[in-house]
Amino acid sequence: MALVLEHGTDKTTLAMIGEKAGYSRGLATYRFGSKGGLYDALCKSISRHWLEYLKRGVGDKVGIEAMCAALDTIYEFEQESPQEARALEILYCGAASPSAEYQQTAVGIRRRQKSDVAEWVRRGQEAGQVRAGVDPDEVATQYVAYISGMTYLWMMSPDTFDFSVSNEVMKRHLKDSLAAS
Amino acid sequence: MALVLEHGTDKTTLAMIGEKAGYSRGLATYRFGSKGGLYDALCKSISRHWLEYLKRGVGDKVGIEAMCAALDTIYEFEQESPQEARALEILYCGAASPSAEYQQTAVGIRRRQKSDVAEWVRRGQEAGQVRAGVDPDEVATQYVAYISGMTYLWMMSPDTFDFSVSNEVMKRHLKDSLAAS
DNA sequence: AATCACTTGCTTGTTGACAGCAAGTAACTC
DNA sequence: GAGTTACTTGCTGTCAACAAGCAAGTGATT
Repeated sequence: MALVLEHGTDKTTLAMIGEKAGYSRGLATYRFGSKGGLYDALCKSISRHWLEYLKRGVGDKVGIEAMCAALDTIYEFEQESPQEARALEILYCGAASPSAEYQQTAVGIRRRQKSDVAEWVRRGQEAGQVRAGVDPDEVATQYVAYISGMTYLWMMSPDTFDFSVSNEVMKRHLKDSLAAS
Repeated sequence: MALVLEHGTDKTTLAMIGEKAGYSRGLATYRFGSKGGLYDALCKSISRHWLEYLKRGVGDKVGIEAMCAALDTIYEFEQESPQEARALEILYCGAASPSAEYQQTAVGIRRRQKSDVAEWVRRGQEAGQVRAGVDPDEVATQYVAYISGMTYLWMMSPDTFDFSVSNEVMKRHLKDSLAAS
């Protein structure tokens, strides 16, 4: 992860990884089969940690509350584990390449995020907290798109992008557009 | 562009590029200095074309109308020039890597997008079309984040992502949240 | 009109770095 | 003591980058 943060996925070599870990140049290849395999494993590992984090942050909230809590949790994760957050973002971006071996992993994670959000909205509707008229899948798509874009922009230029302000705006927005009257 | 679409930036070789163009393996390096230099040039070239397209689509509209027209134009561009749209997206993602030589190019384009949108909002406010209370920069940030995320998701899984539906939802959203009462 | 100095546009030879594979080795396990 | 596990080392093909070339101009000079 440290090497990916410093050099990016392409300029990091398997030899550097093995030696940084205190082993030989061949270890990484031996363990993960290929460079892509290693990044796939790293992507899954960080995602797992992130999902635990998210679970704890959202708890058993539903609807708007869950969506707002998730935004707060993203911010916290980024504050407390900036290296993981940033590395995960770099990996997601790398997954855009047609040759990326962990493309399906990244796609799967996004798909799961989307279905989780849709479920929050549905539960929110059942609880009478979210307007009955909205389409959970549409909301989920917009929400996930916003999060993807926001984390991407933050990674590209952390200094010109205020995560917390952006999140507050979004939370206000969610309440305005989704709350049952 | 064709090679990037097929193999991604990393698995495309400079030799393949030169030979596909009907020249020698050394031409691409000779012309662009390095692989990164070539991708920088490609990124700028496609961006230029996209900006012409956008200019024509938005015309002299301002405020909400300009923002909705831009969404429509993105969709049109993607329909009419899917190769360019997709290649640009791959390049933007590649720019996330700390080692990418065209990182600044990509950051600059996003920054410009954001300031353009903020300007649309300000003009919309002057024209009394957009509520005076909203902060143009906040709106622009949310809007650009949404677009970045949406194009990313579309690229990752074009089949499970309905661009046009998503755009209609967003346009409705923009009107609801920004229109002067 | 012939020569010479220099540029442009492209090719080819070469080097060092890298991913991935295969054959090893050494310690540990049953 | 036979096999397994965990790791290393040697090797090969591929690649980016560089440097040296070369052929076809261009333009000034005599």
